[in-house]
Amino acid sequence: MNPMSTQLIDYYAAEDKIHIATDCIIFGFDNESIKLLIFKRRVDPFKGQWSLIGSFVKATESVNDAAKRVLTEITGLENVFMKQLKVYGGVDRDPGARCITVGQYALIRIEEQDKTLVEKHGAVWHDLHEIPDLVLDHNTLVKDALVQLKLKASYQPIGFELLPKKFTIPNLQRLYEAIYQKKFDDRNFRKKIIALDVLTKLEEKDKSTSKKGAFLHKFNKEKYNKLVNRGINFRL
Amino acid sequence: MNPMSTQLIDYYAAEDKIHIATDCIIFGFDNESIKLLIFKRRVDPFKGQWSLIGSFVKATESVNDAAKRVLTEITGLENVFMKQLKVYGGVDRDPGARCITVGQYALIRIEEQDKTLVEKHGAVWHDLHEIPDLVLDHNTLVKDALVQLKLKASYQPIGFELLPKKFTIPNLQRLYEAIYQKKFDDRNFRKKIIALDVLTKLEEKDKSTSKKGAFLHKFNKEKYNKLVNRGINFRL
DNA sequence: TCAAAAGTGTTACAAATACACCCATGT
DNA sequence: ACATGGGTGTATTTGTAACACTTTTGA
Repeated sequence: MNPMSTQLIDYYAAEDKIHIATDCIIFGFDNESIKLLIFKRRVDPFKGQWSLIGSFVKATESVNDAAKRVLTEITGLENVFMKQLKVYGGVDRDPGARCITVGQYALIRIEEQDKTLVEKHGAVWHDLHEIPDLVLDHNTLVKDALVQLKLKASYQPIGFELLPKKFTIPNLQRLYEAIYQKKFDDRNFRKKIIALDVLTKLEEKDKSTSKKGAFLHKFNKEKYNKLVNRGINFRL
Repeated sequence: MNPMSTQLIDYYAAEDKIHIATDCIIFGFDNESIKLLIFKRRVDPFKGQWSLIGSFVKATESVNDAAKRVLTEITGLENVFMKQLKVYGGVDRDPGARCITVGQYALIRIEEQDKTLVEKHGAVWHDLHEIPDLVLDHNTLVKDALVQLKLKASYQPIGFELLPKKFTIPNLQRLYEAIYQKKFDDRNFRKKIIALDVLTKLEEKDKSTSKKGAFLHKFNKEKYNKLVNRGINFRL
């Protein structure tokens, strides 16, 4: 492939060029706790150590496409919610070479079918609150992403990305509790969520976690998207 | 200067390198309205057209340092509040060459002494709500930065960066009104701001905008910083 | 004396919090 | 029959929103 397919000349030829990578902070939820996807780095330096999943950005692809590429490769998922976190642009952050990275965080639901693919790539879902030492500044990226996730959850509905299509209100509550690391009052949580008016209650019950069973719900995508734009005020 | 002062070899030599720039969305406040600093681009392509102020990131400097360098050069200010907005990483965003840019927005108060320096560089403070066409995707950066600024103002106190050391409560109100493009009720605004408990009322009055004069206030930096960390809930 | 901005309080309404018991059902 | 998680209502407090008049003083 022609590495400069769309440009014939480089007006900026006198300027420096730098390696640019993107690293994905992939959060997953398995209806119990929030997990982070990490894997063993495959290139030197630090080959074999725990790392976020990332890749260099090619001259012919956008930064977003690079992240999508990585994400699809490892998880098999497409159209994943992903958002830029921050650029880590320090001169000495990578002893391998000057390399700037764009941190991007993704939210996905952990489901059985994906697990096998993840494992095939040597990746593991690791409990968010006991992450091992990662290469470079990756622990910082994770910390920053978690702050961002909490912030996001406070002004936008979250959950569409992390929960299965059908879920119970206790499921949703456990998700928020996992994000904030804090227990919420059942009655107030339920009241607030229902007041948002984005859930459709189904007839069906999920009996996997109790004998009585809990009613399943689904998101009303239209109302949900409106709420994403309008913003919420979720301070529990 | 040795362009690889801290690294002897490039482990990633097989990977692409890309031009990387940073563009600053510099918001200023002159106690009346929010302004944006733009200038006439000095390099081809699009030489002479309106543009944000930016620069290429050198192999030997961090992305943040690059932005600071530009900002100091044009405004003469150091230690300016600056925050990353987003990376614009599309393949074809710049016809000059493949170039990724990091948008960073800055908040500064517009004061007389800086004005001359700004003019010397051919830069102008332009009213935020009638920005001309800018080069590349710079209008998008401005739009995104404004969204970010509004969001930030809603969960963190803002104003330390944009207001002079001594300011009146109506000054502060005009700042928020300029950001949100919306009038607030005097009494409620004052009540809410005072309830935040970050202002120290001075004896002095500012009579520049009224015959009666308005009491000057200053921020209590400690309490202000605590509030930045704790977060506020400013939805007027 | 009057125009123009600064400053001040109260009431009504909405939202957040705290809190305790009954329900359904599989074992 | 009992243990387990699901589900419900109310009172209190807190915060937000709406609203009109008096004060000061330079021109």
